[in-house]
Formats: sequence, C-alpha cells, structure tokens
Amino acid sequence: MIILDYNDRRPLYEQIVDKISNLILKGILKPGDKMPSVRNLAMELAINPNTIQRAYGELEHRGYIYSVKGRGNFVSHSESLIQKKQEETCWRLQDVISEAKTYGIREEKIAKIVKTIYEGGEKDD
Amino acid sequence: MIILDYNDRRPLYEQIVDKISNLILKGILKPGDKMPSVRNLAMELAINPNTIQRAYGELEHRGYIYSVKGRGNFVSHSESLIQKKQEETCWRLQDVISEAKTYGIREEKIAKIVKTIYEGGEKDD
Amino acid sequence: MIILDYNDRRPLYEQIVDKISNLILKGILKPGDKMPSVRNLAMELAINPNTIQRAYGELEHRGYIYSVKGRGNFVSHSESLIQKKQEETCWRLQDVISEAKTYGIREEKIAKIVKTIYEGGEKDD
Amino acid sequence: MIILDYNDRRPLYEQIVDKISNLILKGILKPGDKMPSVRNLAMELAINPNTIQRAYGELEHRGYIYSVKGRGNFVSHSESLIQKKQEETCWRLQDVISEAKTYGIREEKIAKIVKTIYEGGEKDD
DNA sequence: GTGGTCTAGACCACG
DNA sequence: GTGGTCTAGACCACC
Repeated sequence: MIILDYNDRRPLYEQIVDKISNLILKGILKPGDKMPSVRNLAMELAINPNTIQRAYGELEHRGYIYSVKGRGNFVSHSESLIQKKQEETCWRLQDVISEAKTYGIREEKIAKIVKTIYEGGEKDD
Repeated sequence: MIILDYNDRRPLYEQIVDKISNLILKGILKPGDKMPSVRNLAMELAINPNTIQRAYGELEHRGYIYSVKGRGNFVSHSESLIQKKQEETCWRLQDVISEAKTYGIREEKIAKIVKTIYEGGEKDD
Repeated sequence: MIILDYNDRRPLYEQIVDKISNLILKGILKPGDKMPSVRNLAMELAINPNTIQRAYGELEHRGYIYSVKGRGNFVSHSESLIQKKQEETCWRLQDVISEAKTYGIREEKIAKIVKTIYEGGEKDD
Repeated sequence: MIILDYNDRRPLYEQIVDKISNLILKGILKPGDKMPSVRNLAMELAINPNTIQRAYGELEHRGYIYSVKGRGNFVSHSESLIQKKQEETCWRLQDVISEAKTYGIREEKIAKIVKTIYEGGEKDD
C-alpha cells in the first residue's frame, strides 16, 4: 500500500505522512477505519517503529487520524481537510503558472497540458 | 540584489543558487558578465564565504557560470539552459495539475487562474 | 448514563471514575444505592469488564463506593468527600486565576465570567 | 532556568514545551533571542538530546520558535500567540468556575480568591 | 496486543 | 559547532 523511496531527499516519516494523508483524502481510507498498528506497518515497510510513530503523530496533529491508547489509530471524521487541501493546491498552481509565464512558456501550452490531463487519463502517483 | 530568508528551511547555498540562476534565466545577468567575487558577496550577505563558494560551485556544475582562475567567475553563454528550465517547469505543471484534478478542482478554475496570471501582470519572486 | 469519549486521551477507566464520582457528588447516585454490576456496565458501554473492574477499584479506593462480596457495589455514605472535592476545586481556581493574571486578563473580565455563570444557569458536563 | 519534575505524569518534552512557551509569553525570552542548543540544554537537564529535539520541534510547530539548520533555534516574532493564550485561559476559567458552581462553592468565595490574587501577590510557577 | 515516551548512539547536511 | 533523522532496544500504561 505504501512504497518508500530511499532516493527521495525528504525524511521517511514525511513520505509516509504524505502517502497516508493522500489515501485519506482520496477516500481509500475511510473515516473510522482502523490504521495498521505501529509495529505492523514498521515491519511491513522494514523500518523502525519510532518512524511510524512519528508519522502517525504528525497525522494526528494535522487531524487526519486519532489514536486510542491500547486500541489503535483510526481515520478521523474530518471534513474541512479536503477543502484545505484544495486551497493549498490552488496556491501551488498559481506559483507554478507564474513561473511558467516568467520563463516564457506560452499560455496555449498550458491550456494544452490541462486539456490532456482532464480529458485523457489519469496519472496517479 | 539577493535577499536571504532565514525562515526558509532550505540550505542557504541552495537559496543563492536559485536566486542567481533565476537572474541569469531572466536575462538580468547577461552572458559574459562578471559575477561578484566570493568574498564580496559573502560580506554583502553577511554569511560565510564557504557558503558562497559552494553556491558558485553548484552554479558552475549546472552550467550557469564558469570560473577563470585568478580572474573570477563569469556568466556562461548558455542557451540550452532556458530550454531545460522550461521542460522542468512543464513537468511540475503536469504534476500540480494532475493533483488538482485528483482533488476535484474544476478545469474552469484552472483556466481562470491561468487567465488572470497571463493578463494581469504579476508575481515575479 | 455514561458516555465514553474515545477521542479523550485519558484512559477509559479514568473517564469512568470521573463520571461516576461526579454523579455521586451531585447527588444523582445516593448513598446506599446499588451500582450496576461490573458485567452489566461493561456490556452497556461495550468495553472490557476489566476496565470497569479497575474503575470500581479506584472508586472504592477513593471512598466513593464499597463492595460486598457476592452482593455487589454500593455508594458510600460519604460526607467529607464533597468537602474534599470543594477544596480541590479551590486549588484549581487559584491556579487558573493566577495564570489569568500573569497573562494580563483583567480582574473585571473574570468577575464578568463568574457573574454570567452564576446567574444564567449553564454547563453541566 | 528550567526544572523538570519526574513525579509529574506528563512527558518530559511536554513539560519543557510548557515551561519555554511560558518564558516566551512572559517576555523573559524575547523575539530573536537564541535558544540554548539542543545538546547543551540536554546536558544541563541531564536528559537525552532527542527529548529536547522533540520539545523544540513542538515549539516550532506552535510558532514559538524557528530553527535555522547549522545555526540554532531562535525565538520567533510572534504576535497573536499571547492573544491565543489569553483565549485559552478564558476557556479554562469558565470550566473551573462552572465546576465550582456545580459543587456548591459560593460566588463570594470565588470573588475573594480573585481579590487576594489580584491585590496581594504573585504565585509564579 | 495496542500506543507513547525515553535513552543511547549513529549518521547526515549545513555553516 | 549546529539541527534533523533514523535505529535499536527498553519500559510504561492501557485494554
């Protein structure tokens, strides 16, 4: 379900946070679902439980999951999260498009990219 | 000419590389121009000369400048660089737009963002 | 009668101790009343009987209830308990008010809060 | 400057976060001040550097400090923080006062406590 | 079995 | 020297 990239310069725990929060935002992990236990996921990914712990801590901090001692971690019943993600994505869009303009990429080129993505297919990291 | 952001979590040398390469790509620093000396720039930015050295090294590595022993560093007569930058930007565009699609941002929304950026002039960090 | 909050980070048994001791202090459970049996309450709350057992143990330890072998648990004929609770609350009052002072909350503000609470009736978690 | 209480049930890192954020809110640590280095503070408190690291991480997360790699941690130029603290304190005030009412503490009693604290002295944990 | 905290010690990147 | 990440292994509280 999660694949770590050891060439990625970002820390492992951050990769995990990203991957899992995406799974939640996309609805693959649903509110109330039980997350894999810290130790299990650590084994599965062949990394130290502390690293998972940290990722889960961050996810809890950001409101994606909540933990119940002695029971496990669960996906939270978040609502506004998807909205927040959308806003953030809009900011990034503006950044990249401004950059594109600065370096002389033509407006039509962007339109074309948008079109191929929204019509054709997918691309799902 | 360059302002460092100490809150930025990226290393200083990377910020400098970014800023200078942008100045070159935008044509503000022109091919053949002499770069400020390592020691001068270090003084001006109030940081360690090692850090400038490293930034210049990286810039040379990427082909933005070249150094002449005993004379200083100079902006390269690069052409393919801007093209490379454009390609890179295109990849980022595709990434972000795919993400936008995934999280349910509508195609028109993006078109609108593109339009406002390409019509009104703005944003030139 | 009791609602557990799985988001609360405190242990379940502590929540139960709190809730029940409050019911006793408020006079909703009266001295001599029979407590629900461990197994019944466990079923009702859909949790492990061990947890109830532990809560009852703690309540007995604090003098809120007493147990009679083979017959069940009963609310104590406590008097000093409410006094103890009052004292404890006074300490907390002092703490919070001192803190309020430290961070520049004005005396009148507190007076206002006290007034609204003691006049309007409210808040009975 | 900081004293740890090993009897306190809260984790060490949380105690540290509390203590330091209070020092900042009270103005004892001023914006821009350099924090003690992770290793130094760890030595001074005779605990593991990781624990300090975690406390600093949390403080950064909450906006009290910011870190510059290779340079150190610094108190941030926060503004709204004190306001946030005040609001939080107000909520706690309401909680405790409601509780006081529930357990039959008289309004005058509270007024008296407030008065002695705001007139007489201190109490500064 | 679960999560949570802490220690000890290592390694990296940055200045 | 600084902060940041990760591992290994321990111990605790809770269920």
